[in-house]
Amino acid sequence: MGRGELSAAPLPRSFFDRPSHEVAPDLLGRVLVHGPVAVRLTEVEAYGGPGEDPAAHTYRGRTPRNAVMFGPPGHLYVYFTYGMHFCANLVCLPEGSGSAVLLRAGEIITGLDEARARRAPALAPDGRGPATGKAKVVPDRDLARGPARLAVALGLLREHNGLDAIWEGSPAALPPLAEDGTGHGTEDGTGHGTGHAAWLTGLPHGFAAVLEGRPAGPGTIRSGPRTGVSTAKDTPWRFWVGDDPTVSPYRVHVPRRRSSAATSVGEAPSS
DNA sequence: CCTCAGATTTACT
DNA sequence: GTAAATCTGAGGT
Repeated sequence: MGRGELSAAPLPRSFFDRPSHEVAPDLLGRVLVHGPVAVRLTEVEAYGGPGEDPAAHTYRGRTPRNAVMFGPPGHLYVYFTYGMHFCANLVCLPEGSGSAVLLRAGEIITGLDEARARRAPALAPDGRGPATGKAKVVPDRDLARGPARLAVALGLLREHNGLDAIWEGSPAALPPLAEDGTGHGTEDGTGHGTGHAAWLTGLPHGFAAVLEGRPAGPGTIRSGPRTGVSTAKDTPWRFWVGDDPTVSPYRVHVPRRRSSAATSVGEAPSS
């Protein structure tokens, strides 16, 4: 597929100084870099501020967990959920507002080997190999397909909560867009790894930046209800790139009954 | 392809 | 106590 060039120009902080539902669609096609891995965003969700969005972590005000969302725009809000997963957001609006955009999925642009290694299946407890015994491989299109997977692929953890994603140095300090493609771009399987440029491979580990990339065309942007939320189902603040294979499958929120909890009494099963 | 259930921390009722 | 901005492997269709 002939895709256009991706711009490595960093987005300014003012890009994020807007309501999250305006920033979110504009983030599609942009590139988030963290260390050696860069992801082209293909799916995001906007979350509003306190008192206005019942699905948002900030709905009931500031807590230790969501404090970063009340900070200045352009920072990463990384939270821990479901007891085992991290998810990453980019903070919007001025300090004190408490809104952000959840990063739900994307395509790995650089650092493919690093991302594959991070997403490789965990070994069995005895360390004798993959837990299943079969050497399963995560397809490249699934490396960052889903918010927790995206966080893993980018290496985003609790310690990166609050990390600034705005490049405030001189643009000249950014490495040149080397185009050698020798280290990356080895195709396999999916057929959509088109030898991406090896730009940014010289950037230091541990920093984050959002680059212009190649904004999704207005005609390719889709929107709908947010995934997995139990409230505000009529708010279409999930945005994704239509027909992109890295967009995660939509799932309606289904409250899960705890297995050990008492089952309901006198409830006839509805078939 | 699909649905089911388990893993397991955090915040709030 | 329990729902939550989730993922994964198992097993059925």
